[in-house]
Amino acid sequence: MTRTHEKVGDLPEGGYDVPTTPGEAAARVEQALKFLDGRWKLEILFQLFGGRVQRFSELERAIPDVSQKMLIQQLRGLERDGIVRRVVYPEVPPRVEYALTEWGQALCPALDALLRWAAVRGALPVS
Amino acid sequence: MTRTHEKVGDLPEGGYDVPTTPGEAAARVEQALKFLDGRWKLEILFQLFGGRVQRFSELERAIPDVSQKMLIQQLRGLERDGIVRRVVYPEVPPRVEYALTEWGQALCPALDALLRWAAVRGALPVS
DNA sequence: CTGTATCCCGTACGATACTG
DNA sequence: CAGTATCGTACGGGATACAG
Repeated sequence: MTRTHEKVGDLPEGGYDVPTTPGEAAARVEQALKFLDGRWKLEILFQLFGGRVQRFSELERAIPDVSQKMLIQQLRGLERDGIVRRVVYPEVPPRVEYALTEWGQALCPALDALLRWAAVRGALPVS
Repeated sequence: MTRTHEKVGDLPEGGYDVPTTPGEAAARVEQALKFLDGRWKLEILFQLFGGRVQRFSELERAIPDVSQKMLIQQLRGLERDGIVRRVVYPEVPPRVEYALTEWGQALCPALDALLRWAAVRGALPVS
């Protein structure tokens, strides 16, 4: 594994069922964003992108200022939503590893689109 | 139908300056998402996508359950961030129109990417 | 029609202490 | 190492009333 995601962009190339009303479309995007909603979720995701697998303590060190409580809480949320996978090794001392699911990896192109959007701020006429 | 953004995708095709660290990338996406953060902003955006210009009262009617206070508040935020443009006509009775700026229109591909991501939920192996 | 001004409340988050 | 438990607070957002 640890397939980086050079080709993740090609998922259902044919298209997906298109929202019919503005309200419906908004609701779907809102639901998608709800998965990402949380002070530390994006930090976690970017730490895990590219197939990187990390232990709890590694994440804790990689993300300055996050508390144990918050790190766990956000990881639990991501796990419950099927974005992050948690693997426990029955050892002493305990060892737990976190990685993205395939769906989690599929987030990459979407976040990149947001990055691009943010990047053109100011490069466009005031309109 | 309502393929709102057939050709909006071509912005700075060459690429944008790429974040170097996970933390930096996360911070940029967080900032982008902060612009969209607000209970009614996505609803408003989808009402305005495709170049549709709408009056305050039209938006109020188009978005059920939104209060005047919240509608104004969210519109003010979008305006301050350069996503929405507000045009006042000095008439009696007052008339105000809202539309997306070019940058606001440029959001379309990014939101569409999120839509696609949400759409593949379940179509991917549990990993 | 297009807004302002208050009051109120739930909740996400931080700080801190404790545990198998 | 990898969590759990508890308390305190800031803030987004709903309800309502008022105004140019």
